[in-house]
Amino acid sequence: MAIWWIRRDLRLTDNLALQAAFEAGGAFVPVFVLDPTLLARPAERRQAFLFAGLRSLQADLRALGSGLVIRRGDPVQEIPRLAEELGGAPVFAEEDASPYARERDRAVGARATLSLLPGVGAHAFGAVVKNDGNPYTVFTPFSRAWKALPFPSPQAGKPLSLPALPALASGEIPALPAPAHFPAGEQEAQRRLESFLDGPIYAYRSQRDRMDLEGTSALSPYLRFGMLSPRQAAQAARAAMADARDEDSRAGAETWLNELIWREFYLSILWHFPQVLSESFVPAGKNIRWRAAPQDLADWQAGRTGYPVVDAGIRQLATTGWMHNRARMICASFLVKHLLINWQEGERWFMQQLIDGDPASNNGGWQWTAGTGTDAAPYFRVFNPVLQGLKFDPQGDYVRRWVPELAGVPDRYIHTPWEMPAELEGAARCRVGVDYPLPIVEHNLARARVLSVYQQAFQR
DNA sequence: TGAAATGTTGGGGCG
DNA sequence: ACGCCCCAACATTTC
Repeated sequence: MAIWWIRRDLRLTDNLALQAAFEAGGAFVPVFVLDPTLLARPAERRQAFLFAGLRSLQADLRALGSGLVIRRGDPVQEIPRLAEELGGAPVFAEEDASPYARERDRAVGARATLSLLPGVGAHAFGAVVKNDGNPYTVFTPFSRAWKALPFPSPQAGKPLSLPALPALASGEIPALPAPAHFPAGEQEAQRRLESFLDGPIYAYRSQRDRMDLEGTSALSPYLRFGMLSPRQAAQAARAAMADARDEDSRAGAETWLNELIWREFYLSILWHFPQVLSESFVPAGKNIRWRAAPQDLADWQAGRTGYPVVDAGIRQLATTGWMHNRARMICASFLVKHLLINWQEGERWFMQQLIDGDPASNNGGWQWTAGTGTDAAPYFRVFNPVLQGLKFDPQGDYVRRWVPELAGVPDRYIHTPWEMPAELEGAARCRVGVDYPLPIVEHNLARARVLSVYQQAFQR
């Protein structure tokens, strides 16, 4: 008898921990531990998605003749206790990259026979390193090395049946309303992957930045909880590159593969440099004199900055638990550069709101935007939210969808409502400064301010 | 995976 | 016909 300890690998296909548990003893117990430390974190929507995913996994396990054991408590106590109940059962789980997970797994490993298998990334953490064994800190060479490794091949198919579950105490999966925009589960992930492969992947290079279109895969929540195997995703990207009918389509699939590799780059960064979770990666980043501006932070969090694309992004997040990647960059840049608020405030806020919130990608993205991270944007790169809107939401459809008070504003002013002549406000049914806020900071002033503060930090 | 400022070029209006 | 100037378009550099 073995234990498959489920954490962020909620799938039956291409799951090395499940497979190892199966091969170890024939019979095995799938268990999920509700960890009060993790559940205490304010991230209700992500937890709701997790719970819905567990219910889906439970149904899949039952359909195959097995089941899911739920335990509540500190895994460092609960997993060795369950192993003991089963007469010293070996435990198999997927390795994770966060400092909390690594310390937890070390402690469990000291009290039970724990084997960790790769799977959060297509390649194991630490597998993509330089010849001298040191980690990469720049994306491009990392991606070259990633692609030079033998391509990770997923296991085909899922088990047709599983060994019956022995009688064991099991708790309930907590009830929370399931996220409406992201139905959880492995089947849903497969369905979404298929529909992305059916067309959008080939237009991905040119469409992925368009916030008004559905040009991205929106698979991040499923990758976050392993409802989709990253090996399968990478394999699918490569197959699409081979199937593409022209260079543009091939480049679309390759661009998507690169996004998957970005995800693994940041997993690798977190694995090798766990301190990024508490401080700037580059030393100069610690010199930035951030503003303490609780009202500005509150306006940003409420989607009331007066810049339409910024507010649209924040409200898409508030409504769905997900945000378009381009909007993430714009919103993050606005908080860090225009408002000069510490990126860690934004990082924390995103982790509370995002269904796909993962410390590695989230931290990597924020430090990239702030110019404090690995392979980060140059510090003097300041997004102009108006130009970003004109470029990536040309008709303003994205803004109108998420900021309904601007729905009647004509195209010409949709990204600059403060410039709308007063006589148009009636027809637009929007009084700027009343129904929708004036910009909380003027772009040119904010730009000059952040350039000066960053210059002090980086050139001293 | 920017944007703004500054520099360069060349067509065309005009004296 | 020629040179001067304006300025859009594009390129480069700077933040």
